Amino acid sequence: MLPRLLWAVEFIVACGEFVIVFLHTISREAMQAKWIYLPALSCSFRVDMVEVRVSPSLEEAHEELVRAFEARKMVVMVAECSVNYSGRTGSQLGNGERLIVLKEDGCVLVHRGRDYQPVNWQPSGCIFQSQVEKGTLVVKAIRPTPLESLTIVTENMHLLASFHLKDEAAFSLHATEEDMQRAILVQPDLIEAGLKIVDFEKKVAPGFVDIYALDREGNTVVIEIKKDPAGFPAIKQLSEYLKHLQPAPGRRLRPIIVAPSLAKGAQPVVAKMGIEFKQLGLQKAAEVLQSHASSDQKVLKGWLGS
Amino acid sequence: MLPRLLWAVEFIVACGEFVIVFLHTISREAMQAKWIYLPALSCSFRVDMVEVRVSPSLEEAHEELVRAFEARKMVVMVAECSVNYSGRTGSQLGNGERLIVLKEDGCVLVHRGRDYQPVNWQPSGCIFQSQVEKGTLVVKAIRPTPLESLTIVTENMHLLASFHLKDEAAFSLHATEEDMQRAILVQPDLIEAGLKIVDFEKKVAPGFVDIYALDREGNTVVIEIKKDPAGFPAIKQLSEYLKHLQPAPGRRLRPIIVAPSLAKGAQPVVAKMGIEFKQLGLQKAAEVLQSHASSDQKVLKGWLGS
DNA sequence: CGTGCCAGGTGCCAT
DNA sequence: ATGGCACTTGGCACG
Repeated sequence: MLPRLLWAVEFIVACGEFVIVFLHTISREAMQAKWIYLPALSCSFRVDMVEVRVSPSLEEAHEELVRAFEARKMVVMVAECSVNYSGRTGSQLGNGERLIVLKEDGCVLVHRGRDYQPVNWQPSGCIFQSQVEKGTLVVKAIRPTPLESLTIVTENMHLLASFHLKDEAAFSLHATEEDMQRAILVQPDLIEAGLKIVDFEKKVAPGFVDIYALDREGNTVVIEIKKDPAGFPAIKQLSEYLKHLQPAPGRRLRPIIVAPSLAKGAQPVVAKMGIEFKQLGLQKAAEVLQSHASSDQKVLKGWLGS
Repeated sequence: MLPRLLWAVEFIVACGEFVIVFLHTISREAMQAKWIYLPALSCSFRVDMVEVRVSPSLEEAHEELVRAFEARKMVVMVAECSVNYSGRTGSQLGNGERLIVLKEDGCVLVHRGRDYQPVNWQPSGCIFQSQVEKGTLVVKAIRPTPLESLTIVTENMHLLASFHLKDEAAFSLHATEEDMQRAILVQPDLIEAGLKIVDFEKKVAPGFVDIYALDREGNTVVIEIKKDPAGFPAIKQLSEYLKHLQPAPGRRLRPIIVAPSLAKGAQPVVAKMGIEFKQLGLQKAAEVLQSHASSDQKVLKGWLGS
């Protein structure tokens, strides 16, 4: 067993099927360091999954960072640092402890103790650099277009972990505005019986009409879909489209807003402008898509082909 | 020294001024566990900063999570998990390895190996729960309003770190749209000589006019500021305001868009609608504010007081 | 590449 | 709480 108080753990690293512990002697007279190799205990534990260093020196951290960048591993750091951003605008953040994440696709997150949003970040596609400079570790993330750079100057590293996340799973988000559109496409009578879809995402001067259709009497139906309660922006958007559309001769133009509800003051305006409102929520749209699970593929393929 | 191959490190914990290493014997016949207490090496290293567990059992992870929640510590996990979200909409994410962050203010981030954005998250103000259930660790983050819940089911925990981030530093972001507004307020001749500011963030029916002023001939100037190239949305916004404003008798209404540039098709529309365009970028605005560093305080105070 | 639009947008501040 | 709006918005689709 370890002679108590004589050795201190410098850091612990998982490597292959071994756990490596790096120890320092405490005695100042005979300072020496040792690596100890220990076999991993559990078979269910992928011991090479996470490489962890507790309170590494900045030189060690730098070396590990370079290795991680080359191996395209994700890096998580808990460090005392200051952060500087320069690009589309610029920002400065004084010294303090933060959680820093560098991902394999070249994005960066700098998180403080609070808030959902990172205080500083860089989107995917950055080039990472690490260097030790005047007793600090300087990590840079440079994004080529638009040119912007994030500089993290670390004085003190508390934790450095690097690893590769194995993650092939699919992510599915239920019920988006696009789902509402698809629900109407596969089942137009959600709006009214006899509706014939003519087009969707139809380009008109100011933008794109969500759905463009004909009712059973040949009137042109223009549908604007909102997943949230529809307010003035939706009304304005729809009315802009109307200016650039006209019905068949002798027919009417029927603007319809499809949304779970109308925003507070919107009802009178909608009425005044001759816009119809059809209630449809995400839930219902999801159910419709579910029930058409097999057939909607065909329908959408048909639309895409046309 | 440690007899090689006889002991394996289960996890390492920083606690007070000691580093605690938990060891298992490898020999199956005489399986036993030991805690070893080692004094921390470096004085500059706040050894109680980060508590780390490499590959803890789910029960241990649960206990540590509960402690961290109670102590309002930040938690970082690398774990194999599946994630379920239900609330404003819903989502499902199958099994895979992810980085999970729980912050002291009750927000959650679930990050995959790529992408700037978290695949799942929860904003601040959530209540955290942890329980071990049928061989899995279930962590829930529930947000009361709007009611939504995030459920993380972990099968395998690779790393669990908990800590409190000491971070009092100020964050300053340079050159925002607000800075452009302030630059014009302290130096109205950025727009044109003789301009007199009357009001800003003036409420009109559809929203707020950025800056409301009079030119030297008494015409009413209505300014809409954009920090990015101004497109049709900016034009629409400004033209909406115009409908609800009128100049002094015998004077004109002069709508002006202030932006670094005009979006491609916007120029003819701006011309046709009688909107003026004045080029101003974030850079220039920042310089102006810099040069007025001392005096702008007074000016802004004046505005705030009025 | 720019332009337009959606997002479980988030965040800030107003009524 | 709801509304209006900026944000280093990010992200996707499309000319």
